[in-house]
Amino acid sequence: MKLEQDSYLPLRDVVFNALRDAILKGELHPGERLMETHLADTLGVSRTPIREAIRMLEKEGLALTIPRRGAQVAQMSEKDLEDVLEVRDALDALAVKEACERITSERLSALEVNMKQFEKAVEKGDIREIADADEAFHAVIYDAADNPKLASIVQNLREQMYRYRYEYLKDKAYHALLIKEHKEIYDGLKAKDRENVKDAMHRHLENQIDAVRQVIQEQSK
Amino acid sequence: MKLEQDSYLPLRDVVFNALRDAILKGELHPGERLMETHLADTLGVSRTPIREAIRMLEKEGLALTIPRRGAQVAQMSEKDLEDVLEVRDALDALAVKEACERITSERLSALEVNMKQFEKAVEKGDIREIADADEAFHAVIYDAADNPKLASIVQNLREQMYRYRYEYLKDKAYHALLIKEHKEIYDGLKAKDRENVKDAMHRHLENQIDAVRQVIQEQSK
DNA sequence: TTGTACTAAATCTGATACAATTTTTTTCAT
DNA sequence: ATGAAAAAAATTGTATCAGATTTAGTACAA
Repeated sequence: MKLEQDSYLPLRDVVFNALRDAILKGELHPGERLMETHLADTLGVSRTPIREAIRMLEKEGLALTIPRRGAQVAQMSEKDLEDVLEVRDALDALAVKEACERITSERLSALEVNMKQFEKAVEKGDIREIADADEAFHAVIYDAADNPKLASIVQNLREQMYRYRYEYLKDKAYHALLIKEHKEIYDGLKAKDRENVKDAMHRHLENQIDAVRQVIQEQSK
Repeated sequence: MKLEQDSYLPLRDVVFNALRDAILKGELHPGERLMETHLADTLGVSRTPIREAIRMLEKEGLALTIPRRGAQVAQMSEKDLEDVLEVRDALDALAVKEACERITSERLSALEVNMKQFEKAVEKGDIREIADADEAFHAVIYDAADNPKLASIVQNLREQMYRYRYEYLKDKAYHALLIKEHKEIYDGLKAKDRENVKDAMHRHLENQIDAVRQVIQEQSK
């Protein structure tokens, strides 16, 4: 017997997911207007769920509404990026510290599997797959930290740069480095060497900064 | 000539602020239902702004909605509290580090003023005023860190415990300790002694944990 | 008493129509 | 061209309606 779990999702959530994906994939560009009636027509729903979805995007930092002028896809300045990365750096350090203490052998195996999948995705050159594998790899670490609040905050911070990260993942020059860094993080976690993992994670993040910064500078031209 | 700034606020924001305040002050209790029609009648607005406000509360972690069953004020377990505090501890450390590097003499003066106001509020014994003064004191530090993203995340984390903190601020036994801790933080920032401030801030947070934990255990009985 | 089936009420969800207000665009006269 | 007036578009908010689901209540049988 199988119960039909969660076959239902409120339209506001469907709309929210659709818009978030569109923003993160870059289909909706920063600054682009999010007009209620237009979105309602496009997505084939009424304005009610659209408006609720926009409020949620707002709180996630993916949209910005100016009263009486409507919502638009959030811009991200270089300063914003640096701010986000600074916070992520601190939270990654925390996550890694906790993960070192708590990670199980099962999770370590999962991490290894994800690491391999990342390498395979890189070989194939499928950007989408690379991005997903990277997400999965890091998700295991956040889960291992056993702090859902931390995980959700970091997830949100990651999402904020997702748009730009996607661009730089296209550049194959970084791929080998990423594989090497994941290996270092994995080895460190396996050895439960807190300081080493923290440093590896920090370098992993640092290396993204310049790359993403370039993307932003390109786009603002 | 004075410009009439922000004389207009969308009703959804008015409702959001009203509900958030009610939750943070404890007027709406954890688990209490947030019924659209009832709130609409009570606040004298239609359901549309209510629903948008509920979506915002949801994303702030102050409300929880179960599809087809409506929203309720978010509960907070002891584990949730510990998770939040763990994250705050890490972000406070970051904020303090940045603040040490960047704080100006003007901000230091502001901090001193806020510290004195806190002491005055304690003398008066006005809980509301004590809470506000505490907020203001810490806000100066987050502002000094010059990272709005960090500030907004920490602000949100603070809000999540606001309800419980309010209860423990009522206990005068802690007042002297709080004043002492604020002094230590202030002195450390003035001396730009990063490690000392970090430790002081950490102790400041640690001391809240047990107190707030007690409140939660009381409430869950 | 206990458990099940049915019914009714309450509520959420979503759509639609409408009005008021503000912003944006267009038009037109200078 | 410039600027003011008019028109159009869009946001915001209200009100109302219908459908679906949960919850509560009731009746009934074991």
